Amino acid sequence: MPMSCHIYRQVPRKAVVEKPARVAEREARALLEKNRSYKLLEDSESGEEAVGSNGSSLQKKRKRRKHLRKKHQEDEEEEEEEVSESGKRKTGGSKSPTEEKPASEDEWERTERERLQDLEERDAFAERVRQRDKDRTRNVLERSDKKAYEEAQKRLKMAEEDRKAMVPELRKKSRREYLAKREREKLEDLEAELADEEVLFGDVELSRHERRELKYKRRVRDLAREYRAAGEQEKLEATNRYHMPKETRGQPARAVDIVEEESGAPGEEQRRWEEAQLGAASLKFGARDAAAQEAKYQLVLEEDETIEFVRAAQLQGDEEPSGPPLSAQAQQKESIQAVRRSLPVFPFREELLTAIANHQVLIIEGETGSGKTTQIPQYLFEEGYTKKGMKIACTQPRRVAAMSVAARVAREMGVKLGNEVGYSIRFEDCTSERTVLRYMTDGMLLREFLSEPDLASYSVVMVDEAHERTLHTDILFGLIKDVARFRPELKVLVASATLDTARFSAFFDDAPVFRIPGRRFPVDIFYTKAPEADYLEACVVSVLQIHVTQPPGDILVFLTGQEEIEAACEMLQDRCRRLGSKIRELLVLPIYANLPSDMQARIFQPTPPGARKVVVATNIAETSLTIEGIIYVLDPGFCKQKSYNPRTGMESLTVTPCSKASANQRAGRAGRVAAGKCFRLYTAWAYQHELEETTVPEIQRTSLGNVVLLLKSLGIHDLMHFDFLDPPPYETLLLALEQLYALGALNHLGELTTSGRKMAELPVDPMLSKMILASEKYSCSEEILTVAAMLSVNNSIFYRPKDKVVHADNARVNFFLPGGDHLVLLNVYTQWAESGYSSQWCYENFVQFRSMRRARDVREQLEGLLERVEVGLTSCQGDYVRVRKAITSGYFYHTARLTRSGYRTVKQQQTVFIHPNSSLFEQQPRWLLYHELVLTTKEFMRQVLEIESSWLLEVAPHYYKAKELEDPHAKKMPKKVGKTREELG
DNA sequence: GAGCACTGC
Repeated sequence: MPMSCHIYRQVPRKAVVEKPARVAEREARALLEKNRSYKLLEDSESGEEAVGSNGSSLQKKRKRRKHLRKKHQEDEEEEEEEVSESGKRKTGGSKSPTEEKPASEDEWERTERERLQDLEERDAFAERVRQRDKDRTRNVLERSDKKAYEEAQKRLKMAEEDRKAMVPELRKKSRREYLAKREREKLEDLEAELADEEVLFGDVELSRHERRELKYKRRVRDLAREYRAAGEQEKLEATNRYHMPKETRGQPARAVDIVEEESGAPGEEQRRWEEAQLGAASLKFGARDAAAQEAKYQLVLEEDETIEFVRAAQLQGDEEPSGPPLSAQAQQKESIQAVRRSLPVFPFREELLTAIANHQVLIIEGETGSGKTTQIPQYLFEEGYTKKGMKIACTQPRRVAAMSVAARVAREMGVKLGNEVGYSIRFEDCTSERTVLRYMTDGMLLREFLSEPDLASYSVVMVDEAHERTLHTDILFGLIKDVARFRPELKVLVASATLDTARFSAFFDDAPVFRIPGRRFPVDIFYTKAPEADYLEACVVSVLQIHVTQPPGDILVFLTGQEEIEAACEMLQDRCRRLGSKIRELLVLPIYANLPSDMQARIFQPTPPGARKVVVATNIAETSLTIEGIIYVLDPGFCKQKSYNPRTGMESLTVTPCSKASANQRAGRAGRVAAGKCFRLYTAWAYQHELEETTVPEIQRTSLGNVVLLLKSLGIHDLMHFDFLDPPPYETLLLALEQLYALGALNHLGELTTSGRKMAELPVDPMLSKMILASEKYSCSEEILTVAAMLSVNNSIFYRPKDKVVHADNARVNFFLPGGDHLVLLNVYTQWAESGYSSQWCYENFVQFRSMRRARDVREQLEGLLERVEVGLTSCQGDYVRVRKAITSGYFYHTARLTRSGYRTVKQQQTVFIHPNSSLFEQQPRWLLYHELVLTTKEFMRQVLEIESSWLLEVAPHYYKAKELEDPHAKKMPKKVGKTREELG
């Protein structure tokens, strides 16, 4: 069953046309549905034995239907056991078929009527939302004068800021040139350095022979360079075309091979040899020189062991190492058009446009720096793809990227940002009715499907950075592929780095691949000779090795997390202190997402002359930010990765070896300003045999609650057969469906309910949005919004610097309120708001200002959406029981009770623990609810709230039965521990 | 008594 029918059915025009016949059609459909479900019941009953434990998903689904259907007829007391169980136990559960009572026909009629009424209401709600959106657009049009003024002001401000930004930019450019020059002279530098060492350490052993050797090597390299310049030209010509996948089918690596083969025409062997020689020349502590060099290291490094690296490969660069970057030259001409023409994509303009005209879907393969993101949408604009009010969308995985790229394109086109060119990200919509080039985050385009399921106002959709495989891009693929089928005039561009283009092509029905060369300097890759046991120690030693032996250029080290980074920085600083003036100055700078902004900014300050900067970073430096001047990359080969266990609903963050793709991305960071080097702290063998080819896509290691809700609200019912590029685990989808059913977002037929449609409007997890909707009933939406906003900034509220641990912990305890962590969060936010959202207040209370500001943004957005989902703003005026009950309405799925052997989750009977940072850590209430379950050293519940078991029956009677909530051990419990604290509220 | 990579709506 093609998915397109589902989406197409959601297109507004059609819904309006259908309206008169609606009721009749509904009734007919209801009857059909009813008949069908009865038949299904019989089917699955008789087919029971045939469906083994590994029955097809279709069969499972039918069983599920039957199951849900059956449940409806049974006593309510029996229900929840079934819901909480996944496919496996269903067989057991239905083995004893309670008689299918036709006696309950009335009951069935009633629920059926309710269901239909709910669907009606849901559609009416969706229509109202649509109408409101339309009104809002009209308002914008009316207010266009005011808006234009505001935009002009905004633009003026930006222009000024641009000018300000220009100076450091120019400084950067000149520094780039300087570094390129330095690179050219690296052997001279080496000589100078050797001379330095001679003076410093008085070692006379630096022989003439050694210098003669260097001079010889330099000559060899000059020859090699000339040769490469010629070879480069040839390569450019060779890649100057796009190819159809048919030519390469079954040979996925072919694209790369072509470049290799064709660039290596005559003299290839000699070139390789010369390159090897060149490698040896720049190899300061490789295996070959090891013996000669060792003595000197020991003088500096004190350590007996230094790490041996072997140069094993080179990441091909497209940029001639000796030439300064073209863009720098062009910049001097101060001509934007010249810059545009200088980009690698420019020569391909016509060919590219022809290819786009001829094919609906085109995969564009190009490295960063090829100009594809900024230029292609402009080409399309120039070619007339935005006529008749049509728009071009270009998606980015990150907000900053969408913003900065849009700003640059606006500048290149000489228009105000927000007019013809705009961007659209969460909390910030810088577009107007005139906007035709729209840069946006991928999640934003996904949200647009809710209001415009066929993307009717877009003529082109370009999904950029597709290789990153974010959750949102992956979902977009499925939806766009579907939309493209019934909108043949829609053009789809998928832009990716060299990785995986064959797979994208295959997914989009063998779409052609268009290759654009990038602009990057070559990077030499070095591996260790033997595996390193302690990679942190190895990192520190290697950094010092590089510092002492290598020409200028900053170092970037990739570690897994804050703790490691802090440790490494400490060790480095310690060693530097001990070495004192024996080595040149080494600036050690940490960077990770949770580092306060002012500390983060330090890594962008230029390195003082004579010193060297070493940036110790998490994965944040792999894609999210680029640091100028990095020549050396040190890669231990690990990263922290989230994984999700759908059985327990538990996520964990574990240190795992990174993928080859990730390793290459890291290496590429060394080749952005000049030829660089990447030192990998593992062996070449490990790279070849132990690393995965690519990182597991996010969609396969995360919970999918809101994705399922979104797809359901787009009318996609059959999720098991949705066209995923890489399908998520079956269990993950099943758990998401079950949770949505329990939350009342889906009815027993798996259809979206009114409540579910509302939940889909809120950009938060289903349980959180359920909690927000429930706040209406308990008249505490003000408080609940705050709690929701605070929960959605990830545990980064409290700042805990190492040197002030005691103060920080005290400050945190001061916020504690009886009842639990949710109320503590509410308390923090309220006090902050009372301080006038002060940053000083944050500083004094060891609260992270950035997180609070984010919480405020989220809260404001949710407040706006509350009106959209027709929930009024009300406050409980300090009656926290109502707040806690509203939270329970969303999180009744996440409950735990205290037993004699500690906490157990109510449904899965899994042993869990209160996180030590929780305000309830020492209180151990009998019943509690948790926001999330994480596996670190133990299974911890993070953000817990004390509840009363009776509330569970109140908020989720369909999910809990009274018997289940009785406490058999109640009387045996010690008196103080686990006492329900009624006086709290 | 633990210790949370990175995004995004």
